[in-house]
Amino acid sequence: MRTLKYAILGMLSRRELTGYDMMKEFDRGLANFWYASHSQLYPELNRLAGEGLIQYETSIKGESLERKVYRITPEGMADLRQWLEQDEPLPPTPKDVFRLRMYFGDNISRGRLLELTWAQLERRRQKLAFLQSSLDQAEPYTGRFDSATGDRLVLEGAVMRESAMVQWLEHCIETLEHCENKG
Amino acid sequence: MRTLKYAILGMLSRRELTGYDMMKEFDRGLANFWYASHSQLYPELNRLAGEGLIQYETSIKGESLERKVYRITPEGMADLRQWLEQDEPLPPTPKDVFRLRMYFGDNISRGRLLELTWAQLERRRQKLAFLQSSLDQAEPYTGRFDSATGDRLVLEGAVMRESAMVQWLEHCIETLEHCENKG
DNA sequence: CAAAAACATGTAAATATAGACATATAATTT
DNA sequence: AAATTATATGTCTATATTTACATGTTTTTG
Repeated sequence: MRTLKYAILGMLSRRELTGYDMMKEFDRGLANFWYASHSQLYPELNRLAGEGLIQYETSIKGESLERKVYRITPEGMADLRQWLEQDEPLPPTPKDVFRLRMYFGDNISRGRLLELTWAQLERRRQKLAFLQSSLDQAEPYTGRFDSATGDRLVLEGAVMRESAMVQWLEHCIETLEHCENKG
Repeated sequence: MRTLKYAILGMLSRRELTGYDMMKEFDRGLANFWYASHSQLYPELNRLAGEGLIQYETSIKGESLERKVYRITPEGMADLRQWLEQDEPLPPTPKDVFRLRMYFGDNISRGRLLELTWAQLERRRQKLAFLQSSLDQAEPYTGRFDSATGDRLVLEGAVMRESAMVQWLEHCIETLEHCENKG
């Protein structure tokens, strides 16, 4: 389905970026819904340039460090808009390794499963705190419909998703603590 | 990381199954956290059998329809338990195509984005209703720690996850409806 | 000023996943 | 009785993704 293509076109619809910049975006703006490694990104950038959806100009930083600054072409914008307008059925349920462990958790001791769940909860709480503080520092809604609207909606969605995860883990601990030691 | 391996070992820790049975499990018990196509499953079953973690006996259904009934070996159980006990760092954030569309949504009209969000919300509400009714019909907790505990915890987690998604989509609609038509 | 971290871009190999191709029997429905 | 759906197991090809390999410059920190 080439979703990475649209993640790239989307980023470039906002501003010019190098591949390296895009990698940073995967850790920042896009971190709550997409990611790719640089070994996947660079070939895709070359492909999109070959398709005429993006263009680049090489710029020199310092003495000799070459970097390619990409921008989206009109064809790229048209392709992006066309894709954004598509209505699609629900995707498959996201895979979740911890839920897999919980589902088959009665194969290990209840005590060990509780330990694993507490450890997971601690990490999720930290992530939630980070997301919440990002949201607290984010621009409030202006009443305009622009890229900041998407920024904030996705961040709010990440907080809600992570809150649900924390609540579920708390519920798991509560439930497991009320079980007999082995069935 | 071979997670499919552990999904298979987990299923076989509960009962004997054919490959075809496992495919049905991907639509039922495991649907809320894992999935694989049969073209991925059958080679993995052969590999696990070759590794001695599972065994099968061929049984004939009707006149001549051959099926392989798999069961887990003691080595397989040991491997599964060892894996289940592992504590792991948080996985990368799950990818989400609809959030990608929302993030870059200001490239299309606010009206179209609202339509897409309503369509998504309708499907998510249906899925939530299905999950909720599954939970209503599921076995209640017995106080024992057994496979039904995992069944129920994962189902409750799915309801919580899907509720959060519905609430987020409702929030997106609310927010988008209060925006000016274009920024 | 030396070391470390950040900047910058690639390729190669292995694994994971999806979708198409391929075949055959058994049970159910019309 | 014929058609359809469910049972049952595989392979092949393409795509997606991860991890390792590979290299060099610039900036910041100690």
